[in-house]
Amino acid sequence: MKSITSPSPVIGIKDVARAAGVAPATVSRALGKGPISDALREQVMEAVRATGYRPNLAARRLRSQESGTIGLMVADIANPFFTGVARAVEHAAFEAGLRVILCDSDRDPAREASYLQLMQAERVTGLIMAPTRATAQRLAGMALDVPTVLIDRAGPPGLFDSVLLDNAEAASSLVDHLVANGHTRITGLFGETSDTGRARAEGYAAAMARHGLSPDARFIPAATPPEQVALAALRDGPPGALLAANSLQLLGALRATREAGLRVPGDLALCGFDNEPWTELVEPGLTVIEQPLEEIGRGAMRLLFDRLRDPEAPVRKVMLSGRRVVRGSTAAR
Amino acid sequence: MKSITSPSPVIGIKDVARAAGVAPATVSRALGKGPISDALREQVMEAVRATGYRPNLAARRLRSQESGTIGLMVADIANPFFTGVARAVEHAAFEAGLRVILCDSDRDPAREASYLQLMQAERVTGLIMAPTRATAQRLAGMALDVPTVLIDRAGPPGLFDSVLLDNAEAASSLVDHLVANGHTRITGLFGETSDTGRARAEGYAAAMARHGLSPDARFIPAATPPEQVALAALRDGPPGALLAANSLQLLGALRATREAGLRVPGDLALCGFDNEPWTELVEPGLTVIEQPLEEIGRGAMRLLFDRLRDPEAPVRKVMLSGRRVVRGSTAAR
DNA sequence: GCGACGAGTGAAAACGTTTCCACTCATCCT
DNA sequence: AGGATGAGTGGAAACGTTTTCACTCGTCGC
Repeated sequence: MKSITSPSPVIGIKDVARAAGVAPATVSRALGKGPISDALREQVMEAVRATGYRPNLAARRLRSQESGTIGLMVADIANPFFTGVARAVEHAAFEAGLRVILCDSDRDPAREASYLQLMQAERVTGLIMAPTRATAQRLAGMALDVPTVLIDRAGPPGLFDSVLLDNAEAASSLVDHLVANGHTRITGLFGETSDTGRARAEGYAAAMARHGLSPDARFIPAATPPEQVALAALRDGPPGALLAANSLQLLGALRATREAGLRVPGDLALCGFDNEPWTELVEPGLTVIEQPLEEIGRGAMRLLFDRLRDPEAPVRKVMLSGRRVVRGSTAAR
Repeated sequence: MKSITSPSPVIGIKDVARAAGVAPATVSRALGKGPISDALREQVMEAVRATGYRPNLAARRLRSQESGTIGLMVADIANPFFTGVARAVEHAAFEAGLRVILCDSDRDPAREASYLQLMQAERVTGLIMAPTRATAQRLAGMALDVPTVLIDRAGPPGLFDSVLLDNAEAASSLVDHLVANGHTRITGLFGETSDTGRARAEGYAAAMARHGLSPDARFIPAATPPEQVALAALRDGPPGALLAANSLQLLGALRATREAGLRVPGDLALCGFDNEPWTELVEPGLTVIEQPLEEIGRGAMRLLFDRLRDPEAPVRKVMLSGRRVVRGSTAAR
């Protein structure tokens, strides 16, 4: 009860100008980068402090035609992969003096489309997005007039800058590791609806072929629990090793092994993607590919800035290598 | 190479008006809620479709004086607690047709202050934030003129709407559970810098007193790894049980038990907060308090809307109960 | 049948900035 | 010494909407 409903005297640049005894234009220049004498600048700053002035960003954006905002659209903010990337993007944006609008598409193409409209209306400076497979394909014909960087998936070839894990290489590397440890019957578990899953499946298949082994790739349909598919694979005569294409699937696979009463790595070797804290803490620790989340986020921002600087530069696709973290779940038999 | 650098003919409401053969005001009304005949509305909509018009939100906001945006400030977006809440907030906002600006304060009061300035400049409709302890205290004197809801911490009493877990009750409940399972020597691990940690410590102390047991609360300083404090506690003559105040500390505690060569629950019972997927998968599963993340996020939005509807309504503090999930780590001895 | 009324529409003002333009001086060059 | 130069400043236009205001009708009540 210190102050009843303040009269909320929203103060604008004119009020500051009056307080400082200068023209509004001068205040604007003092706050921005226009030419101004040091004396006046200080005078204005003092007035700003005295009045408690806060610039109206909407007005600023309207006039200057720059939003100073970037859109970040992810498929699921609760997924640690996206969280890590989001964190990096947010930090990079803060350092560059940009705002971030968070869009969680929830893997729903309708939401995705809706958010894309919003980003256009918002006149965002740039957009960083992880499109679903459906949207990624439609992206080519969408005439997005916003500088866009794709993460996690590359989208239509040659149209968008992108930064992503070298999924094929990473999957291959896991297969190589399993083979080196004496495994030959290796089943792969991949998301049917994601490009990332496809890429990892290809890497898996290529590596299997290279080793002269016959692949057994299982694809998990959209709304199916990974655990179910994993369990089915284990019951089809258990393979020697299981490779899961992301952390959710790895988690499902682990549950399945327990349900099936199999011992890791004795009965079954297990490995997958995403080095989440728990993968180290389960018994045995799980061998995984760690994705450089920070680098992906920062890299996306860097690509975006470069694109803004030179809209005509050739499209770049940055592939980062994952780090293979070997733990007990793939110990040699 | 379908279209070389389009001339980027940014089309405005006037262009649509011309295309539809009406006045700009009419277009605005067709898009908004102004009175307009069905015939003209359809005519305008057709023109909008034909021209591919996207409203300029900056202009709209400037004129209408509503940002349609809410700010969400969290201490660390990589923390699953905040991620879960953020997800709920984002979804609620989407349904209400609002944008979300994501601010990750990184537990840095300076960043927090900077972001608060930004929110004011942005003229956000409302703000949902999890302040650090430092900022929470300063909040009283800050003259935030934005409707604000606090989450995770309550802040200065009676000033802000808030929604949070009933931390004391939850901690008590864990103690009760441990006692019921025959434990008497129970050590608590709490974050020194967080209000949440304090509240949980109080609940712990109260419950211990109620059972006539002597408490042993350890506080983890700001930059110290929880594992280190946990290890120290274990070496001071191992207690019968360890209670950790959040998931990071629980993780540290688990690592410490392994390093100390203690078996759970044989040598030491273990429990804590946050029902993350991995707490079920480690051997044995960990007993935890599950926080209703979705409810916290949705609840914060609801409080915010209510506050916007009636700025004079009394301040509300919503306390939600956690759900105790009992697993093997606290099995009776 | 006539005045009041209300719904629907267009013209123009307004929102709070930045930026263009014109202007004033002090300074520099020859 | 005199004109050109350029930095610093103020006035006013401009950004793209929404909203106010005035106006035109068709309709209703009497």
